[in-house]
Order: sequence, then structure tokens, then C-alpha cells
Amino acid sequence: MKIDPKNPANLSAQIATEIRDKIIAGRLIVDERLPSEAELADQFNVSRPTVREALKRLAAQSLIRTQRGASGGAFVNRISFQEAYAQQITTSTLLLSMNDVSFETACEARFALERSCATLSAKRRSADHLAAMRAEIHRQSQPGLTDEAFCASDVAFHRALVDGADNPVLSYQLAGAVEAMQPLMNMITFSARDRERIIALHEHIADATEAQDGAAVFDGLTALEVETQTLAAGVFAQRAAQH
Amino acid sequence: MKIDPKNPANLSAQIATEIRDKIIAGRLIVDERLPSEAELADQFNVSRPTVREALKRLAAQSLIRTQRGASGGAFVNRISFQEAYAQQITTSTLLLSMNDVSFETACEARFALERSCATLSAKRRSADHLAAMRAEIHRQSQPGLTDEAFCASDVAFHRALVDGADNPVLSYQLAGAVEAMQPLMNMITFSARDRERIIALHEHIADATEAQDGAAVFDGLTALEVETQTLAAGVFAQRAAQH
DNA sequence: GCAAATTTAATGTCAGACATTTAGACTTTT
DNA sequence: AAAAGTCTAAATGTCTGACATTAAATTTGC
Repeated sequence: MKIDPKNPANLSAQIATEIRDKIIAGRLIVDERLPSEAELADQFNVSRPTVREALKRLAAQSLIRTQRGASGGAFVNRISFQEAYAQQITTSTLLLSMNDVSFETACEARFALERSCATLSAKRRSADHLAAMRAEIHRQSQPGLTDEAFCASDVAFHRALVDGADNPVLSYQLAGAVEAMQPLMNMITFSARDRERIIALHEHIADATEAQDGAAVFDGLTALEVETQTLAAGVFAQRAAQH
Repeated sequence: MKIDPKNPANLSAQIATEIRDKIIAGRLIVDERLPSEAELADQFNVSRPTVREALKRLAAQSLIRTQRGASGGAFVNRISFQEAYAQQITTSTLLLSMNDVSFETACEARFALERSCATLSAKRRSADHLAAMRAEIHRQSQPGLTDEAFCASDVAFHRALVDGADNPVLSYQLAGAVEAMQPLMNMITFSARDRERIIALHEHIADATEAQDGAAVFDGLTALEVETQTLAAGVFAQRAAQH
């Protein structure tokens, strides 16, 4: 094995990288069992705790799963779309919050990406997707809805639109973009009139989707982006003036 | 702490989740130092190895970094775009390779997403981005280039295009989509005539970007998608016929 | 007052042990 | 002979205690 015993201050990371590379290169295939921790410790000439730390690193990335008991062990894990979603959302959210990404930049990226679904969603959306979109619009127009609940429903609306494209890869890539925006959106307080305008645009988008008019969906999303950016700019300007 | 001592078979995962949630919720801020491993072990009523396994899980996701020596310890890490790129690419690549995603689906998603940069890239691209695109086109027309090198250059070309949009969030989200396609593209062997057609489309896209004609970039990408899908369909049909 | 040596606090690693889980083999009973 | 229960072994999960290594802080020497 290519573990460097001269640099004994990173062994678990080295071992994790070694195994990860094997998985990526396809030299360890899905559901294949890794050697037991004791055997790995032997192979790499390290102690079992060190091997375990390496395995925990891989488990954190959903690359392996472990099973206890006889004939248990560590197995190469088939990453599900759901797990990948969750990881992507966590990473995206933290990336935005920790790097002072401006609302403007994030919003621009989010709508640019979402527009890429417009044509496909208009063409392929099922009745279920349409119903989900309509249901969220209805929820959004309920009085007494908190800003957070409004934002959550907004996310659900857009995810239904994205899922309408019926392309799991597209849904996965967009999950991060759409969900990671939520904490930023939550910084905004919406007036009743703001909500009305957003809901009207959502209705426009839902109608266009129902009519399978991709260009209209595209334009609706652009209008929604302009509306959102204007609204946010107003809120931030007002907040800045108070300080 | 909310660690469940009744279920003593997942302690390190529970502790990792606990700390991760604190970071996500902003209750632990960037560069803040966590308690030492011994103190954490005390707080959670577990042993140090268990705490260490939890910390390694977090380190694997770049949520913390550790430093040795006096006044060392685990610190909340500011996730850089570069780290996030790398993670996204790993996850996306494995997701595609492990879930039998068809070339068609992945290709459709990739070009749909990339088209979302067309307008912005055409508007904002710098001379550097243009030069990078031209350089890759030149490399692609070199004779004797292996298929792998051709694909790598293709990825570099598209990343230059994406980076031209000058939106780090967009670049980050697209990195996964573009790079994860590479292993799938590598399954294809390109004839000289295939390469010519692709290079011609790349030149068309570069010209449109230089002319800041967003619609032409958009159409160029669509043409490239059609070309790629046709090419791949031919290769796969031929391969199927041989078996 | 500054430079070198020492101390100290922290992570990184190791060794060995026990606890717990689980599949499979074995035994017993019906 | 089949079904039920029991036992065993192999593996992960955890604990204890120790030592190695690193690097900042402190003390000492001049």
C-alpha cells in the first residue's frame, strides 16, 4: 500500500484517500465488502483505531456503510440520490453562509439554473407535478402564514417545477441551488403586497407549465428573479439606512 | 447534551450530528475553537476515541480543521469554493457511475445547466476566459491527442465558458455537472471527423462569446448537445450490435 | 532586553481489552 | 424429518491508558 510511514501524522487521512480512490476508480465495486478492520490494520501497518478513523471519514461521505455482527463489516455504499441531495444542500448552504456571498449573486445563480428546466418541465410535467405546484400556491395565499413557512412553500413550489423535468440528475443539481437560497430568503420580511406579486408570478408559471409553454415558463422565472432582486434590494437598503 | 446513552452503538455519529447542527445553525462560527478532545469526551460522557471518530467525520466534510500543538485543537472551517468543488465532483461522479444513469439523461442535464450560463458568460466574459477557450480549442485540434486528453480539454473549455459568467455560485454548481460527465464521455471513442465537428461547434461558441451574443452561445450549446447525443447513440448502438 | 531552552497542552497513534450484535452451525424437541 | 431454540464465532463499537509528536507559551541565561 502507498501509505507513508515517514509522515505518521496523517495516517487515517491517507488511508481514507487510498480507499476512496479505489472506489472512484471502480476497483472496489458497490456492495463489495472491505477487509475487516483488523485485516486493514494489518495491511496498512497501523492500529485499529487509526483504521476506524479512516472508515468514519468515508462513512461521513456515504462512501461506505458498516454492519455489525458476524459477516458484517464495511461495504461500498451505493450513493442514493437522496443522500447526495442532503450532502449537496448542506455543503451549498454552508458555502453561501460562510463566504459572505451576496444575495444578488446567489439569486442570479439560482434563477439562471432553474431556467434551464423551463423547457423540459413544460414538456414533461405530470399531473402530479402540476397539482403540487397548485397546492403550494394555495398554501402561500393563506393568511397568517409566517415568513418562514412562506419561504418553505416557495422552495417546495420550485422543486415541484424542477422535478417536472423528469431528469433525476437535473433535480439533484438544482436541489442545492434552490435549497441553499432558503436561509438567504429567510432574511427578508415579506409584506402582504410582496406576497401577492410573488403568488401572481407563481400562478403565471404554473399556467405556462400546464399549457406546456416552455418559453413562457422561462420568462415567468425571469420576471420572478427581477421581482425578488428588487424586493431584496429594497429590504437591504432600508436595513442599511437604519444603521 | 442530547446524546442517547441507551443506544451505545452510534455514539460517534450522534456526536458528529450534534456538532454539525451547531455549525449549520450558526451556534459555532467560523474559526471558533471547539473544546479539546478530552473536554468533549467529558461533556458527552464518552471516551476520547469516540470523540475522535466524530471529529474525523466532520473533517471529512471540511466542516472542521485540526491543528496540533499547544493552543491547537479543532476549529470550525470556512468551506472554500475549491473544497466545495472537489466534494461536489466526487459525489456527482459516484452518483452517476453507481446508479446506472444513462448517458442521455446525464448529457441532457449537463447541457441544460450549462445553457443557463450562456447569457451571463456572453455579457461578462473577460479576455482571459476567451483566451482559455481558444487555447483549449487549439489543443483539441492537435493530432495524436488521446481520447482522454481530448475529453479533459473539453471539460476545461466548458469550465472556462462557465467561469466567464463571473458568478462563483454558478461555477460551483456547474462544476459537478460538467466534471461528472467526463467518465461517461471517456467511454466514447472519437473519430477524427467527430472531433472536427465538435471543434467547429466549440469555435462557434467561442466566436459567439467573443461577440457577446448570448443567444448564439445558447444555440451553440444546443447544437453541441445534439451532436454529442447523436454521436453517443451511434457508439452505443454499434457496441450493442457487437454483443 | 533578547535568544535559547524548557514546559505544557493539545492532537496523533498504539496496544489490549471488553461489550454487543448477528449470521450460521449445532442441538434438541416434536 | 422438520422446526424450534441454543451456541459459537466473527465482526464492529467502545473504553482505558499509554506514548509520540507538535507547536505555542514560558522560563531561564546572558
